[in-house]
Amino acid sequence: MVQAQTLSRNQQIVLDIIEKAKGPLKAYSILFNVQKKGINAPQQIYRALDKLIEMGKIHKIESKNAFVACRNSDCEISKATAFSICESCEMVDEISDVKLSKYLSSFNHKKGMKFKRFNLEFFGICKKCK
Amino acid sequence: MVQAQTLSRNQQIVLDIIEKAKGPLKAYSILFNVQKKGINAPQQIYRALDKLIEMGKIHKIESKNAFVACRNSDCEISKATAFSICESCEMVDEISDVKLSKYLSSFNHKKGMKFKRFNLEFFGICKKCK
DNA sequence: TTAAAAATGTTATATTATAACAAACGTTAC
DNA sequence: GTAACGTTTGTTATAATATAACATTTTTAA
Ligand SMILES: [Zn+2]
Ligand SMILES: [Zn+2]
Ligand SMILES: [Zn+2]
Ligand SMILES: [Zn+2]
Repeated sequence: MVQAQTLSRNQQIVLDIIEKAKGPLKAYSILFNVQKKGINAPQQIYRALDKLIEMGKIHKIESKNAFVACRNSDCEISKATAFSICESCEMVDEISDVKLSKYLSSFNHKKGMKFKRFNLEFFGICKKCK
Repeated sequence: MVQAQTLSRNQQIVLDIIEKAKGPLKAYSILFNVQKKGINAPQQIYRALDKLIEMGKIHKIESKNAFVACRNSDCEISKATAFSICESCEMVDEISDVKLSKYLSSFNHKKGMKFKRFNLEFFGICKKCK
């Protein structure tokens, strides 16, 4: 079941770290950062990550095995995600584009599959790195 | 440098297995399948996979850490990939839709990033599983 | 208040991927 | 031919990512 508002202690700790970060964070880097707070095992991180993803508070960047905070309040619980990723500095930016989102949400594959969710990752070189 | 036609021995072995498979294959499952052919180490698999991806012969399904053969002759060396993925049977189908591809290829994020590549993964339940 | 659900703590292990180095192979240039 | 170069291969070791399993505690709600 997906909670609406309340975060558990570990979930809040993990979310705080991800939200403060400037870029995507990896699970074990989160772990190292919270050992002072009494979290010692990967399981504790991965469980918090799973719940935070379910709640739409964070997203996983699949091509990087890393996690970012959701910046879109309207990002309906991770059903439709899009990111731009810089191949030079590793920066990740969540794309919030209504037209794009509508276009993809209404896209249905010919072979008869009705989609429930999508994830789109764009790659390039960001403005800073150019 | 990306080779045009010729595949090395290991590359051919790995490609054959992926092409014969009905669904996406994981690296270590490929490894177990080729040990009779004298390939013994993960490195040998991962090196072949890397080259095959560079050549556009296969694609990595990022959300599954698995690999599929490219079915589109026109899939310009993995610069623009889209897949439909069944969450029930794990089936993966490469989407070849010119309009979609054009739409996404011409999509540029507002913040000034010019994209070189994208990967899109749709999730749902396939016809068979419904 | 008690039963169920969710979250935690912990140890161990599975899975995915890369580092590092030496040897063999295949071109091409001379 | 053979030297020089880039690519592929073989191999051992290890790093990085993720889950299994089980006991306990906390929270929620009937
Ligand atoms: Zn979001
Ligand atoms: Zn950058
Ligand atoms: Zn393709
Ligand atoms: Zn299916």
